[in-house]
Amino acid sequence: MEERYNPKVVEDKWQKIWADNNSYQVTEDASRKKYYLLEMFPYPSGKIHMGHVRNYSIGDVIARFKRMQGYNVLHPMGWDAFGMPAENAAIQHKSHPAKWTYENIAYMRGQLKTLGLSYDWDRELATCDLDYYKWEQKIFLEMYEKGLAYKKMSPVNWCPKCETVLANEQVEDGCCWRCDSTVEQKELNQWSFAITRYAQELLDDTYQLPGWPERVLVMQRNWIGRSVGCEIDFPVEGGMSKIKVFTTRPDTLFGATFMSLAAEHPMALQLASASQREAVEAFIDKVKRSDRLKRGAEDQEKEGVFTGAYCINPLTNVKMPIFLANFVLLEYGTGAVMAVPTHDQRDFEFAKKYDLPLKVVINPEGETLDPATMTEAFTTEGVMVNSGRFDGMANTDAKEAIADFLEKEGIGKKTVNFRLRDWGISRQRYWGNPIPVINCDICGVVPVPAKDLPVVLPMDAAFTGEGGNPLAKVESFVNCSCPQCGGAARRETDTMDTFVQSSWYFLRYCSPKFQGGPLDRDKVEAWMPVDQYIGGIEHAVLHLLYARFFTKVLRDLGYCNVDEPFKNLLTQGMVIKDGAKMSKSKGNVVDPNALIERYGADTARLFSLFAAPPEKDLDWSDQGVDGSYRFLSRVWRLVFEVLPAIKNAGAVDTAALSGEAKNLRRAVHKTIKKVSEDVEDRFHFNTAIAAVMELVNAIQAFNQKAAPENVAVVREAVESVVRLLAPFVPHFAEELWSELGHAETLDQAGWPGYDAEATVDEEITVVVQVNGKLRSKLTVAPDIAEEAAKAAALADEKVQPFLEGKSVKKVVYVPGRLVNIVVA
RNA sequence: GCGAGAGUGGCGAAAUUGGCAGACGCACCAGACUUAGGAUCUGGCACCCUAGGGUAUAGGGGUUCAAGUCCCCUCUCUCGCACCA
Repeated sequence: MEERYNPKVVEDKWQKIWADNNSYQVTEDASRKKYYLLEMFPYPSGKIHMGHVRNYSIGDVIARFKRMQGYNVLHPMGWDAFGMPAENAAIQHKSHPAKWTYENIAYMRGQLKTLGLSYDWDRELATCDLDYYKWEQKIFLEMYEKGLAYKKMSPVNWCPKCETVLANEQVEDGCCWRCDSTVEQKELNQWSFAITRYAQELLDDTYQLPGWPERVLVMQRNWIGRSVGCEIDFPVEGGMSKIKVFTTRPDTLFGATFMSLAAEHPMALQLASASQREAVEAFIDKVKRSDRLKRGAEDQEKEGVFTGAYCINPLTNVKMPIFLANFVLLEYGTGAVMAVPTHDQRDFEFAKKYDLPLKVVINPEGETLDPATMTEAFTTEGVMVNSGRFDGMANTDAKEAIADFLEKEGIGKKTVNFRLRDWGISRQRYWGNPIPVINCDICGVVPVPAKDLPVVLPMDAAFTGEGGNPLAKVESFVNCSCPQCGGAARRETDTMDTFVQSSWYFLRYCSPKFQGGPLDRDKVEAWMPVDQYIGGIEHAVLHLLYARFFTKVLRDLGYCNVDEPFKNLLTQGMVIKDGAKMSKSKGNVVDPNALIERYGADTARLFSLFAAPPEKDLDWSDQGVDGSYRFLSRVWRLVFEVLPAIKNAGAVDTAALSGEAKNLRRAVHKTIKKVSEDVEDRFHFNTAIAAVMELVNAIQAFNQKAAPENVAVVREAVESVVRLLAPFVPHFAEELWSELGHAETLDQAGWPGYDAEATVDEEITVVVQVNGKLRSKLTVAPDIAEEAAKAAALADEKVQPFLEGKSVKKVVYVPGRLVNIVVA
């Protein structure tokens, strides 16, 4: 190897060695502690972007660090390969989604390999492989048997551009998460997973995940949206029917003066009186037509219509007019709300607009509210009034008391309501996992029998772009016979949401080639849970909630014994350039290929790790990349410069060390300690790299006054630099390590330990403050006695002027740090 | 509106337990060398001021011998939820 740093040569060499030796292939090994490190697998969109480079660089540092520490590290990679873009590309290029996808995978795999990432490529999988999705069909059918997968007619989110259904989690601000089109509402017969059955456990377990960022947990808790309250029945006047409401405020029941129903409420039309019928129909029509986006906005004017019907307040027996209101949501609670205008702001505004009665049932402590003069609802805590036997109670106590009373009287019952809805997984698209059922006119929905699995996605679909699901037009796929009655039947043409595949891929990585089922239980037990998961914050509710749900389902189906899939989660920040997220439209994209071509993968990795801590956004700077490259070149030169002198250096003779050499050795061991802690405890790679840079500076400074008898110290210093850099810039470090005369690789050499004794300072700096202001610094022995330190501080000549004419009130001593003299 | 997080030099950032604010790097300035380079090395680099100081971590107040760090108020930004009964 030459003395000039040539990343291309170095990187090609080591990538070949790693590939030839299968260096990162792992098998279960009971003798070592396991570490399962996973980055969210990419969608094969065509080529990798800087976000990938950052994500996978972060992961690779941890993988290599843990490996050097002696862990048996599982570090797999694969492809989230089903999805819309492949289908769109097929239409555009008159090709096939499979071709596009597998070509992209091949190209992107090559790109990842040029980054020198330490994956066990033997475990690679793509979710569009038959060998993957066939097992998912088996899981689906088992979920179907348990009622966890079901089909029903329901209102769904429909993306007109993607021509498919979206789950609630996939609608952002009323728009499609992928293409940003405005989402419409449609009534469709579609498949769902009963994630709501796991709502409570999914919520509870967020409190068992200390290794997750709090904000992700909070987002999941909000999404699950548990609220405790009551269901209460209100009899409709002059009829047998009842309206059921959900409320978290049973304490306000005596103040309920009218009723609000969602426009889509099933009773809406039948309640309408003859005279109101026209108005009610017009209102329902208007609400249905108003788009979801606007309807959700809080500043939307509250509107409603009187149905002409009344119900009875079960506690006061007062007649309550029944309204339809645009702010009541059918999906939440029972789609009906008891309106308490005095204690709910929405009801207050509604009552004012339609001139409905107000009745105060809670007063603020020591005050009396007058409905005639109220300008807003009173929603905080207070004392019960106008509520019969509950008068005088704190309203917080009355919640419980009234709820108990309602239960006793059979009027209502305590319930828990969740905001979480079941996960709609039907997608009216071709490039996905076919839902393995058959629709028979006689037998209804019939699951595909185990012997007929898998349902293979047919390759002869046509991608015309003319709308509709291409799969539904493949006659040979659609037409089949009913497994139950044998009659002619039609195969289901909906495919599964691609988030289904990403909900269990981390489990499949434990036994990616297993043919006995989706998962090899022993292997899963050996590797799971994922010790460290790394990915973008954008999946805080989507993928990360689905994956938790799926893990629990697979546990309950007997496939594994894991409750939570990801022990620790790191959400890395975005890559920003010129103040905006990198995107084609902004023209601020940095192409990883060009970067690697010019500087090498190690520089690209180093910069993306050095510029910011992983969880923060990273501000890309071309000049910063130059700086990282310069640093590596400097280390390279340093090694070759000292190589002839240190080649035959022996071990450091610690007893004989003194002066600068001893200081250098102290710096070496302090750096090892700091880098180990920064990487291990905090993932603060930026400060770890900064510490190595400082050490390099120290070695260079030392070298300028190099004394030949200190070659052993220099060798130790240089070798430590190389070893500490190994997780960050692996090709670079391996090359220098071998140049330094080592036959074993850095992985085999392991992570350096430090000599605690060598880190002990001979002298320390004690800061002297007067009234908290820095006035002097003392250089003293580390074990200086308190009195000696104080005396030295008081006697210091820089301190003296500040003491003149004043009296010393107090002297504070913080051992080894400072003396603060308080004067007045 | 509610919830979470953030605000530190020209820039990216450090400061781990309340104890020297600005490590490390970028940019910039000066110098050295020169086969003139997007090279390397040396030094400087928060602000104000002549030394000695003084002032600075969004703004204001507080606790403390001591506050970027803890408490209260205000402002700004980012993210999430958003009429959830």
